[in-house]
Amino acid sequence: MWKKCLTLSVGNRSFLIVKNLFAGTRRFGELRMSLHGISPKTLTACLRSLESHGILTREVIPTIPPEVRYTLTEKGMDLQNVVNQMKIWGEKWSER
Amino acid sequence: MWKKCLTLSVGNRSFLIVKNLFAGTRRFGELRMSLHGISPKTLTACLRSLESHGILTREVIPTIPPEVRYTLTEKGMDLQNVVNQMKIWGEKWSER
DNA sequence: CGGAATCCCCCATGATACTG
DNA sequence: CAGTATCATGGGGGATTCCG
Repeated sequence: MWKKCLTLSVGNRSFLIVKNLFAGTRRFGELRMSLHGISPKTLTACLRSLESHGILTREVIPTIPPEVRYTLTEKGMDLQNVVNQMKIWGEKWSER
Repeated sequence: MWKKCLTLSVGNRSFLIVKNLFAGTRRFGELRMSLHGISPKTLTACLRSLESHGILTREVIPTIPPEVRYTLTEKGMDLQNVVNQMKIWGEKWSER
């Protein structure tokens, strides 16, 4: 059921994370900045949830200091249609 | 900002309510049944929120017993594009 | 019938500090 | 840098009862 696509979110921040990843791979800290002060705990929870749903992949580069890259999967990239429609709707109806 | 379209929700049940209203006007009790046991308090909160965002209208018919009709506005109907994309995405990627 | 009122629980989220 | 650990909290949501 399509309803499942709603349950993927740990809050609706997940959409914001996905939106940020459309532009390409991002690191933990970069995402944290983009979400204006989300706590690391919450960000981790969101990312883990998205990963478990196959929306994105988590790649650990074992360097010092460590580097972790988050990248959308094909399934995640496919969410662009959904997000685009949200964007269109928002632009059309905001400020009316 | 398109981000506003995310804040309209009191939980993501709002999407389910909107989905139900695409088919036409619904009464309070009908919506309550469709959302499989949502508490009246929560349903009311969702509906009030959607109403305040101009997604739907609330029409009270002063009969006994009372009848209240919820109908999508043009703005609300426009959400079909968003929901359709969610549906498409969900059907494409569920069970994979 | 369509809520409003009340009580209560639980979890998502924040803030902060610490670690490999 | 990328988390984990811990503590605290607010409000989303349920269950129930009452009312016009």
